[in-house]
Amino acid sequence: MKKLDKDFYLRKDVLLIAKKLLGKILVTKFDNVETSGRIVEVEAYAGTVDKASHAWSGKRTARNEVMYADGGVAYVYLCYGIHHLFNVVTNYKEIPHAVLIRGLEPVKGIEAMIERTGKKIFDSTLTRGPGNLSKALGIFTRHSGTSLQSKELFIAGDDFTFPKKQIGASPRIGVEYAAEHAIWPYRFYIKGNLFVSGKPK
DNA sequence: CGACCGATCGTCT
DNA sequence: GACGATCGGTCGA
Repeated sequence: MKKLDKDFYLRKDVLLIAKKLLGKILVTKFDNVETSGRIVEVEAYAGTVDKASHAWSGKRTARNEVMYADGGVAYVYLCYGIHHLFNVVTNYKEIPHAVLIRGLEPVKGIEAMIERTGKKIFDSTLTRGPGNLSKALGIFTRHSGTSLQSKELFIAGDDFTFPKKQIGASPRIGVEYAAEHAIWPYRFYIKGNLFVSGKPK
């Protein structure tokens, strides 16, 4: 297992990066507790030209400023006052692209995840959905801006990859407000995987 | 099943 | 002062 280097994120094609993130392993190591999961669902957000993106039309605020950094850092924000959503910033400085991680298949530290989430048993809801997986891995808004080359929070790859034909594409979830951009097929997921959000098909 | 609804708060208008 | 890139519970068919 090898940490993805900075060049992985420093590329211009956010859709390509989103698809390549499927099968990679998101790792957190906070207070010496390691938790990790294999990525099975992602969504790409294409910056200033994407109405569903926080950076639509070049919008720039204290909250989304980190999206304008060089790729390879975390962008975490609070949604509905409850959920901390974890994104990977991609592309070069001033190009605010990001990939939202929406589903993980747990790999390591399941006990810790159960403790963090307060769940009684291990089932697919533990790391299914962006709010749930952040809670399970202990990711909060204070981690926004953290480099993914750090020891506490990073993404790694091993020799495993999902076969191409197992990857599905669909519109993104919960972005109806984005009008004509809401139908863009920028969501990628592993077909039939239990840790993919939404209804099974 | 599907539809609906309340929780909860930082962020932007 | 309004509103989410959500979740899980409840209610009715």
